[in-house]
Amino acid sequence: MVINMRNFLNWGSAMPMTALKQALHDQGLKVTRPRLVVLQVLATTTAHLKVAEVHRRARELDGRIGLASVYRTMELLERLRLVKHVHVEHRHRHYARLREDHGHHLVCNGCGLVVEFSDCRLDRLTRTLARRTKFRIEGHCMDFFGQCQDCARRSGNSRRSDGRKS
Amino acid sequence: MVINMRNFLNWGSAMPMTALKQALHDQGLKVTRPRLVVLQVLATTTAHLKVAEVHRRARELDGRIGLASVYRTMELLERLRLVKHVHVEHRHRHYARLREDHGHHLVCNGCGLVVEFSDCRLDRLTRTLARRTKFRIEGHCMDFFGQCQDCARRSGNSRRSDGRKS
DNA sequence: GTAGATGCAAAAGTTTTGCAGACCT
DNA sequence: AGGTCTGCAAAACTTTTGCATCTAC
Repeated sequence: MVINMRNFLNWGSAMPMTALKQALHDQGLKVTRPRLVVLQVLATTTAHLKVAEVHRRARELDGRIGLASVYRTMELLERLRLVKHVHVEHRHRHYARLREDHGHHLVCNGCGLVVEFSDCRLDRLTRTLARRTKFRIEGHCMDFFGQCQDCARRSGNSRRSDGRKS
Repeated sequence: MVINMRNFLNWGSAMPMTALKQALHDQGLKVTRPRLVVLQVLATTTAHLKVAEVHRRARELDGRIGLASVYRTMELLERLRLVKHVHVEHRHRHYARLREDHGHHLVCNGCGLVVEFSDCRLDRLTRTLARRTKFRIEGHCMDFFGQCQDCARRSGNSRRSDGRKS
């Protein structure tokens, strides 16, 4: 019996260590310093961090933590559904805390501004898909792209008139 | 005045070269062999190719094409809205042809099976978002994840009962 | 002829892996 | 004590960049 750890980080900075240890233990996993430090980093931000940034912050808490351990821990946490990786840029893999009100993004192609929103209303679509495909659907990602107000103004309406819309 | 190139690849293997050249020309771009070859590769498949695969296939058509040129061409095509990159794996950037009935994915976390679907019904959400954020929304991506029927059966219900859901 | 593209090779990143030693339980 | 986990360094990959050369216009 394993507790559902998904909401763990939503419980705020007061970490229920007992529950965490229990969960790790139940999976035959060990509670180690790197894992705790990475969790602490994730608990203190709502931003989407690239792995290198998680590592940098983790080092501030414990200078000995290696990059490889961060990668391994992020993978573990993703398996435990504590985080998920999102794709907001080409190059890096970013991780976001997984919350009950999971986040989606509206990304400006011009300046990179990211607006987060959570109300995705995909329940019906999810059910339809599951029924039609016989999949057991466990999650989704959805992001929108476009131009923010400023960039839209700056790049003018010329873009608009060409009929493209992506 | 730039033509809408989005449907270009939908026109089938009979490429409207005139239209393509016109579009490139209008943007001050040149019609070069590497660009044509990459387009040809993309026109002969509906799969989502990673860049290395596009390069491999392009080389079969023209052995001199360099990987860097493929990267540069994919970027160009994405700017022209002929392709978009999708994220089905961690490591690689995959590109998909952009169609009027743009594709979404349902990916099996177990075996990697990808089911494509196009009916996303996001029009209303798109409008709402645009109104609230003042973004000019140009596109979106949406993918679902889960277990296909076989993998769900294979991994059993043990997964289910432990409270985790992925 | 000239601006823009290409191919190559090198550079810059990101992610994974092997392994000896350290650490949880 | 014993199996896991870590840190380090090296390897493996992906993506970008610099530059001389070439090509489309």
